[in-house]
Amino acid sequence: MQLLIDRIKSIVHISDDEVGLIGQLFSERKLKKGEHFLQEGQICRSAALIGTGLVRYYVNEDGNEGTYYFGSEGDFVCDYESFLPRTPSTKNIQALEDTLLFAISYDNLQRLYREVEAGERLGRLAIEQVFVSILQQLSSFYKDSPELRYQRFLKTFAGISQRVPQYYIASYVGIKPQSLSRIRKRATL
Amino acid sequence: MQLLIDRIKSIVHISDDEVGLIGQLFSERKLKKGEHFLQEGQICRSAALIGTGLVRYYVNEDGNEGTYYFGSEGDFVCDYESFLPRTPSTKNIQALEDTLLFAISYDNLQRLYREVEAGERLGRLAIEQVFVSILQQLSSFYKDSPELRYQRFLKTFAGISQRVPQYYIASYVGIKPQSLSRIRKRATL
DNA sequence: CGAGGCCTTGACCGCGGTCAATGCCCGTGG
DNA sequence: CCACGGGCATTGACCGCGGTCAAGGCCTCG
Repeated sequence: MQLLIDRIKSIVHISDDEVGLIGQLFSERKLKKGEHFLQEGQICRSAALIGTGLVRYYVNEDGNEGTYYFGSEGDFVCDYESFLPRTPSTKNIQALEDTLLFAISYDNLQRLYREVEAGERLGRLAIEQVFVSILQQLSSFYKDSPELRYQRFLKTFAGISQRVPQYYIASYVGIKPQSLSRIRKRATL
Repeated sequence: MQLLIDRIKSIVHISDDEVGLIGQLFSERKLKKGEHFLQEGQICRSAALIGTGLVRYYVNEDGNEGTYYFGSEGDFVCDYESFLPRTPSTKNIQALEDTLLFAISYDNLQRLYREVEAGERLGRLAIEQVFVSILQQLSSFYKDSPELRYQRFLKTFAGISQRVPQYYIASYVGIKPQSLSRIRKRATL
């Protein structure tokens, strides 16, 4: 839980009282490797911070998975598209390792916005960070070849690229595992 | 300017005093067709709301343009990636028609966050809206063929698809004008 | 030792890219 | 009023990369 507090303090200032309140609003949640934080069709009912572990976000279209984001220690986890309007999600969030989360429900988050002085500001700054990284990934689809997107993945997720199997990396890059294999081969020549 | 106030009021509640303040913090700005709101290498120094007109966001990689977003009446315009950390942009924002903007500088926006009661909340809700639409577009690259992305464009931008030349639509879809032409032909058979 | 999951490799196919030519619309100037 | 030119959409021919299907190798784990 200290990790959560530290992470929040790295974004905005909060008082000791507010630290206590935040401790009450969040609860711990554990996911085993392979377990889902959110599955297509469900409503995303909480946002969370990753304490330890690793998750991936993906979409599924008739069996074809597209992994569009990885989150690890210190990252926020939420499908805003479902969480905000409380509508069924079109996305999936899955733990790739045993993962410890600090989760907050929608209602408790609204309390945080109201009762913590810098609450709204925290919410704004947190989403701004994620927004920028998603936008970079979107623009990479317009600017970069699959090979460049693979290299970009290695840079962007340098710390976790060893913890992710190739076929998830391939789906992140937007190609099939066979093609990623060929690209890697070409690159080493 | 009334359009700006109405748009803000559709998101959060503001007092009459605050309406006056907001009127001072924003300034009008006009762009001629083809003119740029922001060009690669510049720092994005203001955020804006579109009163009338149409803009496109695009990235440029050795001559190849990728149009990743269109904004029209009532949409906010800003490259957060450059605006927030005040670093040179990698993106371009260009008017496709004569366009009227209500613009606010970085410093004035910070004043708005501080001095308008629901300022932070406004900022959060505004970016949340854009975030969700960008995320839908990103996931479309994973789920959909070029043909489906074209049809998705027609739905998402139904009101403006007639105002945008085909080669910008093609660059939005992520293909060349020739390919879009072939796709359109196939679809009518 | 056998089974299953994952990565790799090969052969073939199809879509989108590229290059080039044509047609169309429209604004401009002789 | 018409001739010209530039910008844009279209079409055709050809190419190459990534998809698909299938097989083989290499782990780990029971």
